Amino acid sequence: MDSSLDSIFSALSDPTRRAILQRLAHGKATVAELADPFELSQPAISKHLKVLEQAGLIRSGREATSRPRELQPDALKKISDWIGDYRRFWDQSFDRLDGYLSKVQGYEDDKSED
Amino acid sequence: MDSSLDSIFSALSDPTRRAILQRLAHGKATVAELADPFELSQPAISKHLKVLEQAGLIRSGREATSRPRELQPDALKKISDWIGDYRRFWDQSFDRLDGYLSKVQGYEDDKSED
DNA sequence: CGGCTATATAGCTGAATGGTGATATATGGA
DNA sequence: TCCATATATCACCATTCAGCTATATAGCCG
Repeated sequence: MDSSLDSIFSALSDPTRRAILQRLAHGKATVAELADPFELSQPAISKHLKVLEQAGLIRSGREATSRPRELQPDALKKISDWIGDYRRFWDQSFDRLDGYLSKVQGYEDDKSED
Repeated sequence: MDSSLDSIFSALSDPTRRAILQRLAHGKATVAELADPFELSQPAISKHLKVLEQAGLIRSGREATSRPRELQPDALKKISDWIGDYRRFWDQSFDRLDGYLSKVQGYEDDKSED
């Protein structure tokens, strides 16, 4: 498991993987259920799930012979927090520049990831 | 210019590019200024900037012989909105599941990107 | 136990990515 | 006009990635 900003953003850059997350927003699902909407092979889906899991976006359980997946919100929260630092650039309620520069010190800030 | 969720997330998956964005959060900067903190070649930085620009995360101007870059918040807002759909999974104030399923209809939702 | 079902892993391939040094282009100033 | 400076582009290489088919593993059920 990595769960760095690198791997989270990378995992989210694929539309198949985002679609899988959207499906999981409805609740737990088996690999077969997750694969169903796509014209991809089963191993391709398993690979996507592995990427999502290693990024910390989902986790897998065990139920008889199936291994249902479910959302794990921590990773999404993490990038949400990252984006939060930039919210002032588009959000009116964050539009006061004053006092902002004291919070963001430089490009080194980004290194504070796990 | 692409500016799809694919290209935005993909652009953000590189730590050098996120560091560049962080630097640009302080304000406009030239390519030389952006390249300075890194041990990468100038062409490498230009390539990163191209990726960021094609994702719609930054834009370039012209000032004498330099081409200063600046943040373009639209793309960040776009993924912030995307993440917003999942906020209920970690945010207490969004913890009421009721009425949520009427908003998220399925994986096809994700196709509503430009 | 033996086989069926669900899923994972292995090994391969082609395309994309990130880096390099060399070179091209554009603009302001002497 | 010609040069210096700033930046972009070219051609190349190594690595990563997304897909495939074939095969292996794990757990339930007869």
